[in-house]
Amino acid sequence: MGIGTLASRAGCQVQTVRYYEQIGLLPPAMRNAGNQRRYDNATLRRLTFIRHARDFGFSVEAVRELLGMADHPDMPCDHADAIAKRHLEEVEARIERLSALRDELKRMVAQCAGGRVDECRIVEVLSDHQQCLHAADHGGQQTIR
Amino acid sequence: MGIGTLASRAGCQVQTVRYYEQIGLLPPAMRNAGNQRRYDNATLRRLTFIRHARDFGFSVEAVRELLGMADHPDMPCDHADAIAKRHLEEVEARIERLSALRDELKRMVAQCAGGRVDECRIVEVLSDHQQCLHAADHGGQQTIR
DNA sequence: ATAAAACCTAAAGCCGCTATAGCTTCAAGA
DNA sequence: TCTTGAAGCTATAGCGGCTTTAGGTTTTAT
Repeated sequence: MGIGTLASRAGCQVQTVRYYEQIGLLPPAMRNAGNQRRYDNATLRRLTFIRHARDFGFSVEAVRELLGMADHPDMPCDHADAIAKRHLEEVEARIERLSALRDELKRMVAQCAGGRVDECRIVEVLSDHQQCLHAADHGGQQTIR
Repeated sequence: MGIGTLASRAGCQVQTVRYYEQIGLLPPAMRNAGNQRRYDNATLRRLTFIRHARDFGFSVEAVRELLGMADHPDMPCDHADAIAKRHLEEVEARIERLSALRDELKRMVAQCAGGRVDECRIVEVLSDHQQCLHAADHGGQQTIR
């Protein structure tokens, strides 16, 4: 099949397929006489795996490792387990930080009386030197799509 | 004060201050005889405002608008309120998506028996053609720091 | 006087794609 | 067979919000 068919079957864009080839998640594709990429079902399965893993929020580097493991079915799966657990922890940490943020925002919005800017609780909170959040989300691969 | 003092008082990096000047969040700084930036307390307050707003997860564009409003204390604060409310909604949506993701990950991890890769539930779920998440997080300014 | 620390500019890198520009090849209909 | 439009190709730039690097200048402390 061509790259368009592959992409639509895997649920991603054509450029994304080329990008994955470029960064080595997919092997260099076979080409037809006119230099266009041709794919088999094995590549479709690989791409589907990649997309699922990305949908789960795994980073490209994690996907690379998971792919490496999927390629060796006879090996123990401890490492896959560890990667998934670590990712779960990161997601949970992110949820916690965002929840704290949500609470602060809620309080802020609730206290805005809707008058002039100089009476506005929103602007006030942001101006306040004392206020500190430290809700640091040093987000890694947070674009979960 | 110099840029280092300013940055440390506002709790950010020196380069970030220069970056904010470059994108127009901070006005072009005064310079001393040796071309080094000098700041007053008004700029420190402005930078602190910016950092707080960023800590709250507001995008730079939103911060730009909020700053514009903070500069006009006599205007009505409807728009500040609207920006904050919209941001709150986005944060809540993000939490929901991440929570769904967390549940999926938990299930996945719980089902891994710790054997070989070809029996591993983690690899299996990712390989499965049927599985779909659609937990799309088309994250805007999600790096909350 | 000297050395270390802080400062300067300009440009590239990060992540994971997405979009653009300017071409070539393919497939279907007349 | 010819034509047209869709799909494909490569290379490069752009997104957000900084961070890092390179290579230089100025300030500050001893």
